[in-house]
Amino acid sequence: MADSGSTPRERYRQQVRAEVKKCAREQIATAGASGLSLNAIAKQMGMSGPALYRYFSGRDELITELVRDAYRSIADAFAAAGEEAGPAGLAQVLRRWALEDPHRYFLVYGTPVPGYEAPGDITAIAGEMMTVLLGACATATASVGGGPEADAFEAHLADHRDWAGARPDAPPAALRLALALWTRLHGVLSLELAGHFTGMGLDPALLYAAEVESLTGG
Amino acid sequence: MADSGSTPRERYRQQVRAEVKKCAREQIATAGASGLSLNAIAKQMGMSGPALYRYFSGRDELITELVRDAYRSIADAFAAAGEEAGPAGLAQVLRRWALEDPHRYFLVYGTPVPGYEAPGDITAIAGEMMTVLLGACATATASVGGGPEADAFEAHLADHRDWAGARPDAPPAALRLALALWTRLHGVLSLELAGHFTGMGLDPALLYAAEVESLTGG
DNA sequence: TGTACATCAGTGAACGCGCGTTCACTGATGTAC
DNA sequence: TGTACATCAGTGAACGCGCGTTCACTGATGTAC
Repeated sequence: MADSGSTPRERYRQQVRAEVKKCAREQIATAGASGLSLNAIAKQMGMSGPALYRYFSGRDELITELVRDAYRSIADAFAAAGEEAGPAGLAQVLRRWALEDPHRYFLVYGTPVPGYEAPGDITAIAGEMMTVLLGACATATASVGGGPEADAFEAHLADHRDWAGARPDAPPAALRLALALWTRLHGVLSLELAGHFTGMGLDPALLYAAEVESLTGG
Repeated sequence: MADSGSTPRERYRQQVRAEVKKCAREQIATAGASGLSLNAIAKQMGMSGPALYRYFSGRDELITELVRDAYRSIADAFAAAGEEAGPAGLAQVLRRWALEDPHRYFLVYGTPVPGYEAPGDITAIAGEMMTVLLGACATATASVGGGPEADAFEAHLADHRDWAGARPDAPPAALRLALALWTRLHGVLSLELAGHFTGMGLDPALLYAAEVESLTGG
């Protein structure tokens, strides 16, 4: 837990920063990320608007920080579960993380802001997550299915495995499995969280489980 | 093409409405849907702000109309292709539609606006699309794969097929196939359009094709 | 322990801006006789 | 064909609002001797 900078002032500073972010998350849950307002946050905290500039250089830095936290939390959840959790285990970690705070999910995987480019350290965090997933898939043997074309696709993956990060040795089947998990799970999750299953009467948990099943071979 | 209301005035009215929407789409492409401003649209059209209130009751109606148009365009694309196109054909229709205008895609499938509930006629359009997809799947025989659990899931689907709309007779396997297509394709598409494959060096078209392949059995 | 100084949190006023929306009005277009 | 009237597109001024951000300043907290 070692607070970086343990002077009382620094500790207080981190505490206020955390509270600002907490209010920001609440505000996003109410009005969406575009409705995030520094002044509104300040008012909710009982402070005056300009006070927040002691803690964030501006609105953009706050939003970037929220996005970074979101990536960080899912990457940490994956790391905590570990590769031993296996593909199916990580799939459940992902879903629990997404349902825990849907707005946080959309900070990461939602509609992109035109012109916004995530800082390098954020994409690096995304890479950490991928590495854990790949590790879990490397020890799994389930085939993803598909005909000879799928094999051709596996060859394409093998040719472009830069994204494999710390796992350049992963076999083509593992690359394919990790990628399929990632895209399929997000397919179900994003539709579920956006409410597109509402009124269909379907149980999203079952749909999700069926997707995991079909990839990890029960 | 029969313009509803063929008087010159009415024709002009529809023409201006269309131009307003065109400007709105451009603005969304530049600043995102949340940055849509009536005044900015008016300025771009060389008009004064309040003039737009002759054509739209306000900002909300304009946005709702854009969302409706987006749903309409994909439903029409599906209808034009027809059930004969088959699951693989409709998958290509979906991808072409999505790439044609990514912002339009996100109007339909992107981050939901907290508290916004789509009017009934819009969800009805979504239903039209599903009906065509189900029709295409009903005549396809490819199995989706998965073990006994998947069968249990098909039973669940059969028990909750209200969403099948005009196709309540579709066999469980068709329900499963349509749903899997819908979720998996959106998984790949949304990640692609949001730029999450950028820097991975992967060809999204191949990824998409591989998913279609695995579902329609080449 | 006490004093002098530096640091920093937070305030209140102010700036400039663009927003959605209303209102009373002008001027052009269409309609009825 | 011409005149009287109704319809409607578009304007400009105005309202109230909240935004992000800057600035000079007060007052409390911490530090150095």
